[in-house]
Amino acid sequence: MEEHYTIGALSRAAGVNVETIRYYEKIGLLKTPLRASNSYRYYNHAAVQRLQFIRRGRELGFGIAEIATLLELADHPERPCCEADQLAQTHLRDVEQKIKDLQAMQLVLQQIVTCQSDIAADCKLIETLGSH
Amino acid sequence: MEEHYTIGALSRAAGVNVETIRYYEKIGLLKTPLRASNSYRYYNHAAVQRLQFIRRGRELGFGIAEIATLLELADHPERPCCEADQLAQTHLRDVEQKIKDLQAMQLVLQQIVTCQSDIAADCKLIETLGSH
DNA sequence: CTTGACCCTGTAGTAACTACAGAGTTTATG
DNA sequence: CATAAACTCTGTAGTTACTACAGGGTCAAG
Repeated sequence: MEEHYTIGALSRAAGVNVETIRYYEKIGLLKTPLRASNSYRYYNHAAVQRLQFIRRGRELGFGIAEIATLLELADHPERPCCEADQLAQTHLRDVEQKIKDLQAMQLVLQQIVTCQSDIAADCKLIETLGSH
Repeated sequence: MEEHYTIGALSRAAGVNVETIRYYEKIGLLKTPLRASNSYRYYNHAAVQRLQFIRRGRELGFGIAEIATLLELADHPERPCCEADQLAQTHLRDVEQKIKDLQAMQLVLQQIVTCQSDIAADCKLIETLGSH
């Protein structure tokens, strides 16, 4: 059970690339790992889980600061989770707003893309952007 | 009709902030304007239109490089606009992909947000991120 | 013993701005 | 007319979350 990982093994296990792991360490999202005599980083299974937690958070669109808060909470299961709820709700609203913004773009772009003209003079896209 | 604008007036007229205008000039998206004797930039109405074109492009989610291409085309109405069509189509696909990604996040977040527990130990968000 | 696959640190680049600092200029007000 | 607010200038650094080297050291296989 006493598995340990080099940074490359951790990378594969958690699905996060090596440079990113070092970056997370630098910004304090991952605590500094043990070092072997050759100064290589060595990680344990807990690090894999922590990194997977981070990756899943990122996949849901949470920012680094938000994930740091969530990790803190995960480390202290006795604390109230209203902060996590708050984060999730705010983030959901952000996501929904982004979807709306993108759908508005989509609508305009769909109208433009039907353009069949040959020259820029009557290209719908150019016309749309240049209209007063 | 011979209106001229300081950078602040241009900013208000086009809805793009002053720092951004100077930034666009630096990266070559706007050509260097005339200068008054006090070294203040002075713009004409064409600059307003050009900047509005850029703003609309950005609002549709186009990148700076893409907008540079579109401006080139707008300046040469005799050229074929297949490049603009191509840009619009590619960009539309990107937007649609982003919408899909965000909708996937939305779905997961909506399930999480229904969480009614009091402590982090059984918070759905933390649980979701930490599940093996 | 050498080749290739790792690992290290540190710096710079990405996108598209935004935010100063520190200075000069112009305009409005008393 | 003085002065203060509002504007302009240049130049640099910060933002987000990484990614991409450069220039080295280390380790395992053949």
